[in-house]
Amino acid sequence: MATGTTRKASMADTVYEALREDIFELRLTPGDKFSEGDVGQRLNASRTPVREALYRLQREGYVEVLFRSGWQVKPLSARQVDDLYELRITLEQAAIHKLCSPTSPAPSLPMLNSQATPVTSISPLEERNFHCDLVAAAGNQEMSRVHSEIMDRLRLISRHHPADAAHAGDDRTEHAMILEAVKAGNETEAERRLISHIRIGQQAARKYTGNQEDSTATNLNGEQKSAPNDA
Amino acid sequence: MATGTTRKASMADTVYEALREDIFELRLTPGDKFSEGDVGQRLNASRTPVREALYRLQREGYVEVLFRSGWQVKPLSARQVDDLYELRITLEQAAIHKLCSPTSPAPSLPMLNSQATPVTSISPLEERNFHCDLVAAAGNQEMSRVHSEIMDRLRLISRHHPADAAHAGDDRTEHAMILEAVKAGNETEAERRLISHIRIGQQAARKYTGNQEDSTATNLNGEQKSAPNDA
DNA sequence: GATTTTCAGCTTGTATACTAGATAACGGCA
DNA sequence: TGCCGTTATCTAGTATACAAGCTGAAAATC
Repeated sequence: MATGTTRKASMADTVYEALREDIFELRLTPGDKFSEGDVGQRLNASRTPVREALYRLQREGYVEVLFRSGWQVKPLSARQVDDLYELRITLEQAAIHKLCSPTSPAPSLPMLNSQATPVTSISPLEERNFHCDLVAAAGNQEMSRVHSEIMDRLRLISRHHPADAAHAGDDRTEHAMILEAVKAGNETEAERRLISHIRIGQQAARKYTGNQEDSTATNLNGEQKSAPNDA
Repeated sequence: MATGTTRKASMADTVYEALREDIFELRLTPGDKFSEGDVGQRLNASRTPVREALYRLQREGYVEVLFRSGWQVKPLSARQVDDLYELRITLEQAAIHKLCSPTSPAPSLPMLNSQATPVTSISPLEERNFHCDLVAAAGNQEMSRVHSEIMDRLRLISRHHPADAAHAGDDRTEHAMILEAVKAGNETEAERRLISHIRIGQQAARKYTGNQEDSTATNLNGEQKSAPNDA
């Protein structure tokens, strides 16, 4: 029966996916403003599903609504990025801790062996999946859910600048080394390798977000919007 | 002005608060079903703000929508509760780690000294605030946000059964001891005390959730619910 | 020319009408 | 009596209409 789920992609889902992709593909960049009517007209949908999609994105932190003044893509402050990276490290560290714990019932490490791929450039998606799989393997669904959201948020950041090609080639190797330590049950070493691996990405992200440290986030359009960064 | 124009609680906000309180005050219990029309009629609101409120609650995990068959308060499985507790411990542990870290710029530990209160029964809200403040003091807003959501989820659990009065009186003492260790920079001891403190609540929660182990709705996203009885 | 006022055109927030689909009750048939 | 098909009703999903409010530019006044 294909497990039911007769979800024939509602209009709201379609709009959500489209907007999300617009944001991730940088067709909508932080600071861009738009109205519900615009989106509806562009995607041939009425305002109702558009609003639902926008509220979903709002809850996920991607857009914000300006009271009766339209919507805009929410910029990430450098502080937020650092906070997200720290939270991500915390979660992945906890995952490794679980995986290395002897009480753990030897959970499924399915993708661990499939890392013998050639050393070519790694895709952002593969990078994301590795870390998500790592956390998922630890078996805590709530942790996995939160972690996935964070990874998406951070992936968007790295989309805003070309990945540091100089280092990209080493990602698979680092992944493999992390897994090796995990499988060996060497928690300390695994954590060290993991943090080192993540910090590289964080440093790269910092280079591009460090200048919008002040509350008035400068967007690409050069527009100035009063950033009411409520502390 | 002051932080984004105090917009006077939109209808959607009102409905959201009302429904949330209904859930927290157990006027709506897991499994209860209702329709958008019901809520709108009861709260004198049209379906539009009701829907927005329901989608917010859905995203936070409190309710779920059955395709064209109404809404229902989402039950928490024992597995979820355990996962949430584990995630909570992870976050609070990380907070303590930050607070005890020497590189930390001696963050604000504002409420730490106000713990010289008499040893009476602690309220669930005070219990919640202590842990939220602890995480907030660590200075990571994203961590704080996630932690707060988890605390709300878990607080709902403890609302479903009377708190173990036998132990309630010790909470403040335990809090004080945790803070003492944190202030002394004794991370190991602080963590030990913290985990011990939290585990007590977890054990209490387990007694009441252990029987709904059945793995319905273990979907990651929680959006799609595959009907187990598709006949 | 500078400043203030007004107003038209946007925006989101809300209400309501309509549609498609799922559920359950009911009645006919074997 | 038990089963199956039909239908009636209720549901969320969607479209659209209306209301309230913000913005900015044009216009009028000083």
